Amino acid sequence: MTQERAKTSLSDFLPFLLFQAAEVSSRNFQQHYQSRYGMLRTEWRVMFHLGSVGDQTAKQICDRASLHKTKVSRAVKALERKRFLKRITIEADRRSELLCLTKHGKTAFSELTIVASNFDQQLEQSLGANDHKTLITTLQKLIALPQHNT
Amino acid sequence: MTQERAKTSLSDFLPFLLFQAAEVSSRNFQQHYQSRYGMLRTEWRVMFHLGSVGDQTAKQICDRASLHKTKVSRAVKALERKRFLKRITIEADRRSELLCLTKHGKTAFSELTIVASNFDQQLEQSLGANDHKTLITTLQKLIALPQHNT
DNA sequence: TCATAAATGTTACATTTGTAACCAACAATG
DNA sequence: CATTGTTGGTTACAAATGTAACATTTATGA
Repeated sequence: MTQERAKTSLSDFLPFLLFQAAEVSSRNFQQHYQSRYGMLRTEWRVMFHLGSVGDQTAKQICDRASLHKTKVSRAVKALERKRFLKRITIEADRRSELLCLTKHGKTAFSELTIVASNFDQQLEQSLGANDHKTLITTLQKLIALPQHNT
Repeated sequence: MTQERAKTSLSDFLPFLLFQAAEVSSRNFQQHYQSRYGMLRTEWRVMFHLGSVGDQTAKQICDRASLHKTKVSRAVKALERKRFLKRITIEADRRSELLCLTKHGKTAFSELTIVASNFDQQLEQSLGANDHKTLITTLQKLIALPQHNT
């Protein structure tokens, strides 16, 4: 009876664990970008992306961050309104624009980056350097996986 | 200049990785409970919980699944409407009710459990049994962590 | 080159979610 | 016991999100 092998506990079902871990680990963070800069999660995500990867088009952000284009579109609009970023026309292809952090945006980014870094170090300490490292590489592996066609 | 040590790439920033991994790993799954049973993600989560842990009150589900009570409340209502679960009055304390999967609900649960199990096995294969196992235990550790007060 | 298709974003509308107010049942305190 | 507070759950309203239709620009190809 291999049926017994079937998952009857969700405590070790990966999608659930990942969801919970993501929740827990981002909840603390939220208050920083929210209370201090009035940003939403998606806005912070877009900003972090621009700040760390560099200027990009919306499309590129969508692809790299696994975010839907409407989400990005709205986040960009909000960030623009708050003067965190500006758009630059790309003459070669006028469908998309290059999104760049303003000085103000860069300031916010670097401040939040420091918080993020501290946070990460705390986590590293709690988990132990080894597990921390393994966790990261395993997650990267998981994300890069060709779509699991269940 | 230790500033260089600061995260300038988000590729290894845990909250982002977790979010993406959670997204990727649950997206496939979605189509199963959605197309076949018309369930939303939260509904599926509640059902899975009841199915694997056993009958529970809404409160218990909230706590164990890290879900907000309004989310659970609405999911329960929806599942009830679709005849996946029923409520049983608890005489000892009439504030809460015990939530139980109906026969119909149990059928759905066990079918979805099989899919989940296959999915998990695929993942285990892709990641390797070792990494898979480590990932799970590390995530559990992370979730159980006292709130990281950044 | 003209028509058609595809890519990039935006917007409108419906659905889902979060926050706060609320109700009912119970607990604790005077 | 009243009275006050707490807990479990629901609901109303506002905010965020997803889906689908749309506009605009670029690519394709007869």
